Order: sequence, then C-alpha cells, then structure tokens
Amino acid sequence: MTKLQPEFYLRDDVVEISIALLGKILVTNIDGKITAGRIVETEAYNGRTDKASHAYGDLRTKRTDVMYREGGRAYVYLCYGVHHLFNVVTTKEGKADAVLIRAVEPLEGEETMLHRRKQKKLINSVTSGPGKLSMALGIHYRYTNESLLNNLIWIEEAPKVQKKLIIADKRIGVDYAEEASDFRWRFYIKDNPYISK
DNA sequence: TTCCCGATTTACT
DNA sequence: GTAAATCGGGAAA
Repeated sequence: MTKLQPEFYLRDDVVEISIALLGKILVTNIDGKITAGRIVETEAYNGRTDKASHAYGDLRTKRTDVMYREGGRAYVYLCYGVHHLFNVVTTKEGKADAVLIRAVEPLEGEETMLHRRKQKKLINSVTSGPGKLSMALGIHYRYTNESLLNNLIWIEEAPKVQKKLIIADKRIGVDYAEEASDFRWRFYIKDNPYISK
C-alpha cells in the first residue's frame, strides 16, 4: 500500500483535503498491533479564521502550536477529560488548518479494536465517532505532533469516493461557534453504517 | 492558583 | 430524554 505523501497534505484548501480523505485508510502500529480503518467521516477546521477552531483568532498555545506547523502530522487532544480526538494537520506552515477524523470502517486488527473498546462483537459502535475510533486504534494525545510520514500513525492511498456518495452537512458539537456552526464542513460517505450519530 | 468548560460517550431514568 | 464521567487547557485573578 502507498502512504500518502506531503503533497497530499500541503494543498492549500482544508475543505478539499477533508473531502479527499474520505475513503483513505488510516493505519496505526501501536503497542505492536496494526489496526486500520477506512475513513468515512471528516470535518474541516479552517485555522485562525474559524470560530469553531482551537486556533481561532490566532490563538497559539502549547496545545495548538502543532496546528500551525506544516501539514502532514497529527493533532490529538483530550476532550471532556475522557476522549482523545485525532486530527490531521494540513496546508502550509502558519495556517493552522486541521481535519477531524470522525469515523472509520474497520479493515484490519478488528480483534485488537474490540479489546481496546472492551466490546465483544464487531458492530458499528466500535469506531463510529471521533473518541471511539481513537480508542479502537490506540491513538493517545501523547502522539500529538507525530508525523504521518512515520510508522506509528499514517494514511494510505485508496480510490477516490464518487462525488455523488459524499454528503456535506453542518459540523457536530460546535453550536458555540456562532455563524461558523452553520458551515457545511462535515463530510461523510452516504449510507455508511459507521457514521457517527 | 482558581475557575470554567469542552470538536464526546455511555449509562441511566 | 438527561446526566455523569473526568481532566487538561486557557483565561482571569
């Protein structure tokens, strides 16, 4: 399989990259276990100008610093003190754009995913949400800033998803972001059972 | 240092 | 349907 290269992440439109990430394969090699899933749901966060983004208003702190770096690395942060949310940092250095991966469809390492999720049976709830997929794939916020060109967390090439199968809708959980909460920057593959609810 | 709260999930009533 | 879990980041003091 072919790992996505810097050119993919360095394109200048985070929304375009969010759409392009649908169908691609997110792979982790953590604790000696390979797990992989097909990306079926994403959300774009448009850096410093997006009220829903952690970098809004040029906010630059220890946590958000990684968003300002060059595309092609992970931004993972702890949400509600419980969940590790995985983002792909995109575009050029200084823009602070990122794509939240909201759901994947398991492809490899299902047993490991179930074990990490403390579930017995493979049903859609194993990876149908941003906190769930991180737990299933073993992604911890200690991996923030990790390069996606290394061999811990990476994304592999896969055929483009047909345009007619891609749905654009409002982002989830960003009601506080005023007009930005209405932007249709959430993208998912139509009828896929692993979409978050 | 204190205080508030979140790009969520799960287990309840 | 509602609420609890749980803790680091960021703002205020």
